[in-house]
Amino acid sequence: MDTKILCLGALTMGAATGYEIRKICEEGPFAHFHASSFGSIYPALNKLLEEGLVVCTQHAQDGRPDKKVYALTEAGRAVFLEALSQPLAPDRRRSDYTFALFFGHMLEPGRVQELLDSYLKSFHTRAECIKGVDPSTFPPGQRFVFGFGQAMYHAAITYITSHRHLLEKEP
Amino acid sequence: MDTKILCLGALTMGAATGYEIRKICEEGPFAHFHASSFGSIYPALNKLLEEGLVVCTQHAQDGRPDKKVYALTEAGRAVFLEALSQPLAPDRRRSDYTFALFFGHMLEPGRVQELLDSYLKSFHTRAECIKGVDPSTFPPGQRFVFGFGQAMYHAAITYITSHRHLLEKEP
DNA sequence: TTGACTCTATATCAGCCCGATATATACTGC
DNA sequence: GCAGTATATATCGGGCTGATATAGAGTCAA
Repeated sequence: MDTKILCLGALTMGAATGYEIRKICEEGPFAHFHASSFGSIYPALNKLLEEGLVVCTQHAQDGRPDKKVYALTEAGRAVFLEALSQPLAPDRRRSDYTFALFFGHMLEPGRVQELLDSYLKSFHTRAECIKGVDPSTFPPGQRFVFGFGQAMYHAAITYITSHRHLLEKEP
Repeated sequence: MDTKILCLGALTMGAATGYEIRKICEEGPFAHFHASSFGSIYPALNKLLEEGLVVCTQHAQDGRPDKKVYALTEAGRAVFLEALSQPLAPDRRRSDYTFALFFGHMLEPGRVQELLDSYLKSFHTRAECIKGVDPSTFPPGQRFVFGFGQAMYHAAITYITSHRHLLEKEP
């Protein structure tokens, strides 16, 4: 799933600008399982345009760059569905926090506590972020995925809270 | 945490070849939170050697390339600890499965089932993989991290099993 | 009111990473 | 005897990340 497919997916939910797609990827739903930023989104949209998988209508704005609103074409929708029917790559996770905690015995106790606290906080923030959306209007796939995210964040919070003593020595 | 720091971390557990470090990253403990492959490990080791953060002893072998065993220097250990005391990047997850399920309503029912089944299977496989190690001899950080991985995999399995009906229509 | 900050909106670029590919031999199982 | 796997190295193209650049409008506290 490269950024092109990601953009096509975002556009199945309605026409959008590159800026809006980035918001979906960095703060919106995709942030939880497929983050992506400007550096890959804009080039991807240009390639999709060349390939005829999206169309672009420019809206002039005063004092700002033209707003370029992208929309899916029939060919684009077909390519997207085709991609979803191909074999998928396994999940990948990159966690510097887990990496650092793995070497917990080499760190100062204060640092370990700091890491655990801010790691917990990051999961709380993400869980809050999902809680804020009302799922009742969403298609089942999206409901399933939001619930999945929340279940994972809660599991992380529960585990860390109940096992952090393994890493923290009592004074 | 780039691949260089990853390699230094692997080498704190003892001297190793690039091949062995790759095994730690792709099949061993790091696979669960910081996968990395040949393409980044070998260049990283060369850079570390240039910078004097590791040393390398070559062992001739018949019929195979020389085995290059890398070991941490004092400077390397210092750089590693320094990296762990810096602010850490937030966790990143990349899940094509979750992405595809997000669009579940656009897929054929058979495909959705297929995705759910193989997604479940992937979590079972990973959980098995952790279960196979005996944690009693490990430092607390490693025990914590293994337990964390297992908790997350179990949470995923539990959620998918109990919520897959949201995506599957009864025939 | 002024300065700092954030938001909308575009785009590029260096450096890093991923997956595939190449090379060579030995062992293991059918 | 042959296919597949394991050991062991390394490179390379294409893709991605995070930083940087540009520019005006709105927001908010000192």
